[in-house]
Amino acid sequence: MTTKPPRRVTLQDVAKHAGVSRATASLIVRNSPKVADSTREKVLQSMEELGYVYDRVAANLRSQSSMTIGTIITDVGNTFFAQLLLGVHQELEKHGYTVLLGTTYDSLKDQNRLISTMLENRVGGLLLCPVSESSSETVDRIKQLNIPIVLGIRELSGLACDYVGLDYKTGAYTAVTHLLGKGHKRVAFIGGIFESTTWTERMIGYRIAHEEAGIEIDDKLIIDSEPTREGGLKVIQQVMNHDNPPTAIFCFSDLIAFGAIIGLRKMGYTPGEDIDIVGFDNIPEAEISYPPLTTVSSFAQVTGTKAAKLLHKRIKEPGREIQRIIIEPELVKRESS
Amino acid sequence: MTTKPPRRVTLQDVAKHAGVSRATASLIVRNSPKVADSTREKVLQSMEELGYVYDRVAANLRSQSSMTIGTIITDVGNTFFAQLLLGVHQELEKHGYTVLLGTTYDSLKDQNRLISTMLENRVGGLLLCPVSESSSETVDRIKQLNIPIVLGIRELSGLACDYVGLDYKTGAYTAVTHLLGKGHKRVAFIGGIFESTTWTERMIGYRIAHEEAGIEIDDKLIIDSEPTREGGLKVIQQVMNHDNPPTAIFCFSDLIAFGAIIGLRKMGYTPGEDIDIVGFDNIPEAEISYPPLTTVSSFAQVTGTKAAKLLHKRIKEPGREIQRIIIEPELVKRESS
DNA sequence: CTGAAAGCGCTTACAG
DNA sequence: CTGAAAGCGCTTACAG
Repeated sequence: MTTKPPRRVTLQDVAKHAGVSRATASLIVRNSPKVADSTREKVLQSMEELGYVYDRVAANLRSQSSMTIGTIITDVGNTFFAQLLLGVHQELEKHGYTVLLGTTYDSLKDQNRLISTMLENRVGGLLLCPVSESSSETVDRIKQLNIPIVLGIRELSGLACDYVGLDYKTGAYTAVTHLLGKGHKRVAFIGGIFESTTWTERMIGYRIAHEEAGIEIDDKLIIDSEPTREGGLKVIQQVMNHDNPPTAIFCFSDLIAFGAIIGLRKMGYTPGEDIDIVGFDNIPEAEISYPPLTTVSSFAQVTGTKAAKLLHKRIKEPGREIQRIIIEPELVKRESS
Repeated sequence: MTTKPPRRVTLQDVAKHAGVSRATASLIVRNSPKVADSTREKVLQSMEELGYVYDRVAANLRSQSSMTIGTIITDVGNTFFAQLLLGVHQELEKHGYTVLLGTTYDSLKDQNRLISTMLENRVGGLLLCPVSESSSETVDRIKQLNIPIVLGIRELSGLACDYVGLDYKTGAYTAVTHLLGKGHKRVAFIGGIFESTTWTERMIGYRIAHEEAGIEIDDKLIIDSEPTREGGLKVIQQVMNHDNPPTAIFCFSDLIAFGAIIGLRKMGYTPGEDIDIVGFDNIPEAEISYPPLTTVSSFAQVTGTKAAKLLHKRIKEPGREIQRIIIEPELVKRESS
């Protein structure tokens, strides 16, 4: 049944075949310039003939290095994170890293498990989009082991750590100011999770916009939910059943906005005409939705790219100063408001 | 500057601290039942105290095994693949694998490079969605090294290899029959790349549907393109400028359909009223697009799950028969036709 | 359960 | 450039 698989071809085999020492062969796989071209040719030829495959794992073990990067995000099925991952991936590949992927679905337990797995796999660095309930202990563990880490999207308070994220406050401020500027007096803020900093920050922007416009906030127009389309669908119905319903909606994310749009239609409203809406993220779907969604762009892919660049720098230069990169959001006006 | 990082805590250290042999400690990290509970407790306690992190890489090197799986897809930014990856990822995690991610953007060169990287990283198995120009040699290389592989989405002709894909022919047949059944005589087939089997299969379904309905095909209504929204936008304009334009459009994918919808509006048509449209894939965006897209569901996530299951089986039982899993698509009727 | 030894495939350091 | 040796952190096999 099991014809024993042929033994793996080793660098030793290649060296013998090419008539050189193992040390020389090792120099060649590592692209060292200290080898005569003629020797190099001969050895490469032998590798070809024998079907040699470099064993990066063994090499990393010996040299105590690693070219794999752990990337932990919330959900690949969420376009926002898919775009972010895209940015991370493209940037890291440029530098020859390969990425080990993990998804938490915002569960702390999963996050801890994933971090352990990544560490056990000797990642050379970690890119973490922390779950909402993360405490700084999560990351302390990693820092103690001296492995380079950068945080994305969500910052952990009181933690000296590289970070790439968005200016959520300004994003929310811009969105809400846009709605107030259209004459709305009752602007709801729906979706997202109260406890998370990404929600709190938006809330601050929402508040400042109201203060500047001299409009009172009705706390009943602020309802949180799971950060999904289903969450948006549920919460829009709650808020519209208010005695004195809002005339415009600021949504925590585009996903929430899509749920809200579906909900509004169900209730007989025409989103974008009866009720103005603005989303957050500007995921690709926002452009083709009906009505096309006015939203705050959070540049997911760029965020990913910058986070990857930062991690690369941190790996190359562990002693460098902690850096925080805050991306400025932009309002993209379309037809929903 | 560089305070030398503290030496990694090894199993040896743990054993010494707990007063047991290294062999015993090794049994414990591997969850062997052959250890007395009291000993286990003592050792786990020591690990905790010392901050021990299991080195899976070293373990795999010694035991010649691997718990990482390479997954190579075309594009994470494309929701179809993101959904597929989601399925793969969830299933593999269940069995304790971690996934190494690669994206080809349909470039053969990138695919070859990625495969090399995966092999060098000693993956325990490979899940490959081959680029359109793949030849069977690509995969032969992997099979020779005896590493388990399963193909997804696109099958390579003349290759004995596990495969999970869709019945594209039936999918196209169902879609086109739906349009012909609504009385259309001129149904275009736009987008996708001629050379790829995923296109050819759809073409067969398109043809059979026409034959059964007794309607002649006008070859000028068949135009290919890049499989992107931009591709769809370009090609819809070409086909609508025909002397005798189509009254309905069968699109290679939802992405193409979204491009087509935008293009039709630009030209003054009302998609779903003047011109009927059906897409392919049923990505999440299809539901919220305007008009909501009638499309053929290709169950991306399920495909991913099945492919992952198949790979797991292949790894556990290398001698088992080659298996092909063909998923039956379903027409999802919405408002675009 | 222990203890000592060998080995996975590589890199490193060193004398020539 | 070569050659012989040691070591990365683990598992394996074996005698006790």
